[in-house]
Amino acid sequence: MQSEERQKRIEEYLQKVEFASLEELARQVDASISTVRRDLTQLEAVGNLRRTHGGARVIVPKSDEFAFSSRDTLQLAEKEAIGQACASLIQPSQSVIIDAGTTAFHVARHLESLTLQIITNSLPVANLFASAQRIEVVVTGGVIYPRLGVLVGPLAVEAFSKIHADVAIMSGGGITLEGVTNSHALLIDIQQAMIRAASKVIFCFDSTKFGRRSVAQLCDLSSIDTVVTDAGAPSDLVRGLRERGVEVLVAPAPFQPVSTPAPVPAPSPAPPKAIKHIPRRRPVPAKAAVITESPSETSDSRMGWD
Amino acid sequence: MQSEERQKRIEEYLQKVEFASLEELARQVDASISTVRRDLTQLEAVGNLRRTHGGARVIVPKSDEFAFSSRDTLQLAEKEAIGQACASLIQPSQSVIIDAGTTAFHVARHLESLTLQIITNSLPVANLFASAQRIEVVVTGGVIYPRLGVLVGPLAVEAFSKIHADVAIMSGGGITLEGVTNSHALLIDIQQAMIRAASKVIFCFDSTKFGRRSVAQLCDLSSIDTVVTDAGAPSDLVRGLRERGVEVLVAPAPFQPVSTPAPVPAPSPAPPKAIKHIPRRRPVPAKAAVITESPSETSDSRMGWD
DNA sequence: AAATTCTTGCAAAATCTATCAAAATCTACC
DNA sequence: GGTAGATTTTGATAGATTTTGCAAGAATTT
Repeated sequence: MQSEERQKRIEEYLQKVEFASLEELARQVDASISTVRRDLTQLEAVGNLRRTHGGARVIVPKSDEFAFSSRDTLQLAEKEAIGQACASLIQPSQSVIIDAGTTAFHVARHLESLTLQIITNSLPVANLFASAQRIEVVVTGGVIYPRLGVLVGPLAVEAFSKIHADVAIMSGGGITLEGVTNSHALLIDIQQAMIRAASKVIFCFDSTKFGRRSVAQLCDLSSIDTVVTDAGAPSDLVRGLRERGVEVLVAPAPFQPVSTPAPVPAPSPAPPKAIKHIPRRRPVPAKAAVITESPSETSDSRMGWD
Repeated sequence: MQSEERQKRIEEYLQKVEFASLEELARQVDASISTVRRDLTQLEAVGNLRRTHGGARVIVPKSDEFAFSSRDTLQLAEKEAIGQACASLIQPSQSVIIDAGTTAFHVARHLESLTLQIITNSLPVANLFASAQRIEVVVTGGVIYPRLGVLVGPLAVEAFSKIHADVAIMSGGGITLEGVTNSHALLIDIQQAMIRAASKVIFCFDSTKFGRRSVAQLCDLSSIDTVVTDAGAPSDLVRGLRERGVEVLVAPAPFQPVSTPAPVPAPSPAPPKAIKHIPRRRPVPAKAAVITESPSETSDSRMGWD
């Protein structure tokens, strides 16, 4: 059987069963486990499925909830740390605007125990608080942007232009010393309305957003009061932000030292506590075979804030 | 089984039962307690559920379990039948307002396969369509009424006053020949706005609502084009409605005749389908009586439309 | 105080990555 | 048309890594 045919059959089979083990797939296409492994690596690079331990799964099971509230979230540990740190900035009884986007969602998860008024255009955030008695949730109107559950459009902008809040918890696609950028004009309008509506503006960025520039300018640094990020943020940019009057809160590193692109020479083999094996970040499987596509667009080219 | 598949099955199982013990989950996915523990920790970090002592529970009961969920399984079969019947009245490409409330929700579930524009103030309905590519969903703004996920307040009323739709699918607390009643002033305002916004008004009532009168008047019969109900509806009332120009569609009885002791010989021919629909221009519904009641906040005084 | 339940550490099992040699396929040249 | 050599694909294997189940001690609920 040709490799093309094999891969196609793998995809089709997965489409039917949603999950499959390597052994199952190998039997299905009558090839060895190794071969199936390689096929899966290629197919994943193209973006049609996702490998898991011991097998693979389709990327968009039609039954799944909002894309980001499930396991696809990138930088999960970092975002959790950011969420916790950012939540500590919020006082009880404040009114809080919460942006859509994964990072802001993780902040919201840490606010459940407080007594607050929440204003949001994110359906997942709204769901999160829907049954919390102590929190009043105002949902802006709007049209649902599929799969992300963001409410967009004039109704949303209008809603924010009519209210006022103590704090806005925002996220974005990238931050540089020139300001914040995000990827979609629809979002920009709404986010600018959020910023105008809030007395204090807090932006949450995981460290990969630093130095990145997305398509559309959202605001410049003067609009921002505080930035919350994780320990991986480049220190020169952090310093630059502080020099320009932006308060920067760096969340402590999560438990496992994941993805520390910084040098970390560690010449002395200092035994890290009593830990047996030191998990290291494995490199992105950039080694894919003959594929000539632009690499960066794998798996995550949706609206770009995660 | 792969860990991803296992986690997904845990989530699905939890969605069904709302709570589950570790042992129960371990049996369900055929893994050890330890493994389930680890899975739960991960799933909680992602945000889809919450651990408890000895087990886990869902955070956001998906779709129909918004609180009216686990409620009366009795009427469920009837509501399903009503949902199906009512959905058959909807044409592709129409714009449809969907009321909050269990009955309307069940109608919504039967609309997923159509290509429509949906306007709703119900969070459960919004969630239902959130990832449906073929359906555009407009969510009105508003404050979340806890446990039911209805968006209430001026934002919601305003949103409906600015739009127009082909059909409104409504539910209410009770229907008599004097009109429709519902239990809460906040709802009344919004529902009246819905009725004004729609060209055709369809009310869905399970048969227990017939002859019942709730606290507040919502509208009179002249505002209604069609009523959809189940086979248990009292025939005199059904006849009365028809005499007053309301089209009545009776959904066939569900498979197993629950709680319908009467064999219902049905000697009266009255083929409901054959009735000619006479849409009339209706006056703007008179302002409803202002309810000054303080609806006892007991756990059971939920908004009353089921 | 008793009984669960949770956390932590650890070793066994399963799986992944990287590598290599054999098989299959392609290319160039006669 | 056919064949030797180069290239790609395949299957297998070894070592690294992750996952899993278990058990002891800590923390909790009753």
